[in-house]
Amino acid sequence: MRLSAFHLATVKEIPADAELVSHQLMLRAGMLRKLAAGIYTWSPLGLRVLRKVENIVREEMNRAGAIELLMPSIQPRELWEETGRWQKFGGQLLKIRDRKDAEYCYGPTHEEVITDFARNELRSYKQLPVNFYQIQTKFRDEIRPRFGIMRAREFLMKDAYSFHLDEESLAQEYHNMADTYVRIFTRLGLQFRAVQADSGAIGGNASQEFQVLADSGEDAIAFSDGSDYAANIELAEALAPTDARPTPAQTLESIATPTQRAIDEISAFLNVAPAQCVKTILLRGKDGLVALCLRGDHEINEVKIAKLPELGGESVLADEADIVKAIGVRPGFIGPVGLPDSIPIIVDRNAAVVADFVCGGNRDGTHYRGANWERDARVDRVADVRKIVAGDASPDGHGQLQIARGIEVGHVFQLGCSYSEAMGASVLDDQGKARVMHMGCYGIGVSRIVAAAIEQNHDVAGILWPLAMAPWQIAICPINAHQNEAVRDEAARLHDELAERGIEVVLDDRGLRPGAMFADIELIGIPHRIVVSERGLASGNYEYRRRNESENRSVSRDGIFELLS
RNA sequence: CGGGGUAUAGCGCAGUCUGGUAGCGCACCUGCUUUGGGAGCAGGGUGUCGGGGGUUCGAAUCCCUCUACCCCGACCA
Repeated sequence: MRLSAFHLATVKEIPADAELVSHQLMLRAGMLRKLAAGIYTWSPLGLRVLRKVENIVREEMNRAGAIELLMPSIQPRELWEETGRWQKFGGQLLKIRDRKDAEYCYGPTHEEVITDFARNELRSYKQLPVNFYQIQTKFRDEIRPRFGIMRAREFLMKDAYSFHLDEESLAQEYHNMADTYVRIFTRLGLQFRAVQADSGAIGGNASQEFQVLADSGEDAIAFSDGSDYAANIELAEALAPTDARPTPAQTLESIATPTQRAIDEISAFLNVAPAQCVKTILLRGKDGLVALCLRGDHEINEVKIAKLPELGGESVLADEADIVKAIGVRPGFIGPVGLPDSIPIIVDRNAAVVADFVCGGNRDGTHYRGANWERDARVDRVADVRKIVAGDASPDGHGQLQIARGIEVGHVFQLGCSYSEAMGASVLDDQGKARVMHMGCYGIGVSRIVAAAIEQNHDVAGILWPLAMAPWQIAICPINAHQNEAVRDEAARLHDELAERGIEVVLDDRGLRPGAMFADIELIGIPHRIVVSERGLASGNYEYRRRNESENRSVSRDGIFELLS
């Protein structure tokens, strides 16, 4: 490719409304152009990268035995009524009407369409298992699209759906897909983790997210430094401490704390570590108030408390008026000692093994010191209700948990029978009996991967593409070609020779001055660069530089091919 | 949906308070010079000042209204 015949449109200034580095660099490199909120045009340069990702995903899906098809992006309302999702999916579902006033949606996902396809196509257990996939544009009307293509409304997704006679077969394909995802993200040159995920409202059994590690990621993940355990931070279990609770050594003592309410204020005022304090939080459950007691240095985990029977799925912080009405104390002075019996007290596993702790005095302006469970305060239930923190023991018993941020780029999921049952997708088994198929679904955010890769690989000059994603492998930069025929000819000759060998090479024949040319090539992240100059021709070698290096090397012609192979 | 903000040339912005000829930098076009890390000089404006309404002799500027976009939050198979 000659750059003079390509549409390269780089920008020097950082666009005002781009916050993330990946978004800024994609705009500066001219890979993306925004058309509307969360809706983008992929420029020729951007598309080259997107296709790289797409092709690797396709190759590995094919290798794994999945079969590609293509479903429509516009889907009729009737199909979504069958699963109840026309209503349930919520505002993310973009609904449209045709000229006859018939209703459709722009597909945010394709469970309905593929299940319809499967119930019409699949008749016999002999056709199972089967895994269909497509790489196609999705639309989800996000409440707040942001970060460019990272969280766009329209995006490119690989979605696969597998069909099985039984759970064992589904589990097998699920693992096959998880292995395939590991191969895909490894080939793409990304640092990632497979993470246990919430199976969500839809039910189903197993679910794993694939997260690209990046500080700017929107998800927090916990992973072990001693094993391959990793989980969404909301899901990571805080193990029960192995140590028994010490026997009480202090007597219960009420202390005036006129203005000290928050744990750090109390801890500083009484010179007691936050871990030696117990904080009490009142929540409004379905049958009234519920008290949660945590160690002062721990935080509530919303996902975990939503599963407590006492709360019945509701977990709203009680407001101050309710609290004052129920126990006559303002938040900041609540404690487990002497709470009315009508309020269940749920104690976090870690808080439950603290003795002689400081807690609220259940009277405005007072706290207790030397409080102890059982002796002074009731324990109705011990449960895991806190967010894990770095340094906690890994739930699998190996190593300690660390916390990192990640960008979700893939998700594998055992759906079970919810869709096939709702839509009547069954096959005949070897007894001639109809059996509802088991389903799995497996998604990859193809366009998001491009942004995630930049988030993970960039420097001050621009993008540092992993080799597998680079728009070209090597750039040839002639210096002063317009007034030196030998340089011009040699650059063209080298370009043609590399191209003939199937190497993705780009010749910058735009006639720019060297500084501008180098800046562009670095911004768009070409991994290898060859400079062809009068100086170099005289020495018989090329000047070569790898994108992430700052010094030139002198390389012979044969040396180039070795570097690229 | 709640809170905050922005909208002026392709991009980044000033001008708005205090109404009076539409500006700056980059990009772009022409010419000359220049060519190893984003060149210099000279010339060129490509604009519905987001839309609509109002006040005024006169509105980018003041008032009303609508829209779009951005940020924070709630939401998220």
